[in-house]
Amino acid sequence: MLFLDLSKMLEEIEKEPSRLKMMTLASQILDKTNKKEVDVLIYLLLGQFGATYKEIDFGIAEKTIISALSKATGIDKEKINKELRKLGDLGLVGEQIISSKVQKSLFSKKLIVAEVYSSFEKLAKMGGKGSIADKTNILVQMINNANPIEAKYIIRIAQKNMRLGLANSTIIDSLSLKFLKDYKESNLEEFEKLKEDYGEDVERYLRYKFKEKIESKYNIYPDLGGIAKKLFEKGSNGLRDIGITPFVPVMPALAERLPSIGKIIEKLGKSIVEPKFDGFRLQCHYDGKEVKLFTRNLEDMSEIFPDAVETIKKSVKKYPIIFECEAIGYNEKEDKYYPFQVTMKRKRKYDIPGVSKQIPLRLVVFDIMYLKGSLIDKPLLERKQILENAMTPNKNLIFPENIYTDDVPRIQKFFERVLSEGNEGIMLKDPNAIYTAGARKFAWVKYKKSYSSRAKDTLDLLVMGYFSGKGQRSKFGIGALLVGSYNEKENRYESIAKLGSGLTEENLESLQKALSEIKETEKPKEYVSGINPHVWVRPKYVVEVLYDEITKSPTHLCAKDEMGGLALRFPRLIKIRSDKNKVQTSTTKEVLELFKSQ
DNA sequence: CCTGTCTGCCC
DNA sequence: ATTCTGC
DNA sequence: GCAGAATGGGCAGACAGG
Repeated sequence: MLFLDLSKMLEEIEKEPSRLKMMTLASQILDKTNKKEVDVLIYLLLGQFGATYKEIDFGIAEKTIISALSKATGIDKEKINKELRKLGDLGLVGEQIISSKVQKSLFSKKLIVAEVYSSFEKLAKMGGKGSIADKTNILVQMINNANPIEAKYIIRIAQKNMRLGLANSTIIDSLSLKFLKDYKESNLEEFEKLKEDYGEDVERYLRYKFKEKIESKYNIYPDLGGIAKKLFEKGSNGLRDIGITPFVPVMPALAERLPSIGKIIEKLGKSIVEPKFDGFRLQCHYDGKEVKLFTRNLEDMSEIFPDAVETIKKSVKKYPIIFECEAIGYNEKEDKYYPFQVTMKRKRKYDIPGVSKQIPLRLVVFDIMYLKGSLIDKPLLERKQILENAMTPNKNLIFPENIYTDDVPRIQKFFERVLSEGNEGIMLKDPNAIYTAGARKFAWVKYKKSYSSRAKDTLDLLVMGYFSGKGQRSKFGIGALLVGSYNEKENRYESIAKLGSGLTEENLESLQKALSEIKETEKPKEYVSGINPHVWVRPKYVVEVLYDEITKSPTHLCAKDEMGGLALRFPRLIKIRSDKNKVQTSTTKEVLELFKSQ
């Protein structure tokens, strides 16, 4: 397939707001391809390189692409940056620059989809001294051979962000549409029966069923390219032999959230309540010999946690097995878990033995998906039982404490105790629910302090400046704010977070109006900040900000004299406080006190 | 050899 | 991670 | 409610460049 043809079809998808129509358009792309290149095509649609669980990374992103674009077009980087701030998408910037350039060279060759893909594969493999320059050159070459539309998508592929408005689920939809006929023929009996019940809607219903089928396969074999290939090779029968397999990770089940324990119990009824630990989620595979560990995003971490591997070999008695745990740094002397920032240090390539000793991991094992066969369709209670019979707990591997109840005050007490022990919150789980691989369902609901309207902490922070936005936000010229606290002693404002979550279009619009009036060309003298926003503004507006935690920061300078810098974990906007003025900004002293009281 | 910038991936 | 938006 | 796309802090590692 010519890359130009693909690009034109991608543009159609991009313009289309209705997901149903996107599905149809995507299935039309599938009609134009074959079993040899369909996997590559699917990966490109997803802006992903290879199966979800063994994706390749490029080692280049925005800055390097800007260099490449500059080198390819002769336009200096500052100009490109300016355009980026205006358009909010490097792909669009590339498209615009290429189209305004004089005629494309007559000798430029036509880009082929498979070749574009393999160029990126080649680029990904490069490393070592001079490799950034080499990678840049590959990009330059592709851009030089590209039409404006092609350039747009090459740049977006390089960024692994296609901005098509279509992703996994819609692609699965399009596969189900394409192979519907095939599925119908191999399920003829079922089809006839359904016809009686559904009449005209039978096609749509059948497609839905087929979609569910593909989705359920994807959730235990997270490789859409591979699945598409099987469909192209063997039709709907191609999925038959896909089953849950040790060493192929399962898409992790995700938790929903609700704002109060009462609401959760209303929804779930009597629940299993466990602490929510603040570490890495690890999916563990073991066949009696080898152990593999996958993160929440299915990254292979087996080499990184040798102590966890040993723990599993020592403790797990039954296999082949796939189970799930939270891995947290554990302070043996004080019998306490380390905060997340400390556990994070374990995610490393060098000095693994040294840091393992310093920050040993404890595995808190909470679920099981496989033991000599799939368990994901078994109810949680049953899974828990199987799990507890499969391994022997010890100081490095435990089962979480839990209560089984619908007594809200009792859960509240549990929650408070668990928080005081340094945990993030609690998980409430429906005892009868299956393991909802790949889905955020009300089988599990998480509850943290910051979700509660009563107990949450907020700060009133000063807007010090703002950053231009990407995509949808570029039309407002604002993607995030730089916010800070007021230091009374020094009479200055100290940055504490960037704030980009929680901004509605309405917020953005009013901020745009308000902030454009108070722009400053230089950083105001009374500001202290480790990072520079695209635009500084005079001290005037205050916003109410919710967060989960105050952390010691290497980038923000709140309380820099006392603590070397503090920042907010998971900051989000609650409200623009048009009723407050800069005098009412939360002070650094208050922040310090909140930090110490955590 | 040191430092700053960029990137990817944890949450 | 959290949150908003269009369907 | 789903699916997709905005956005956060902060850690380690790879490179570039002085």
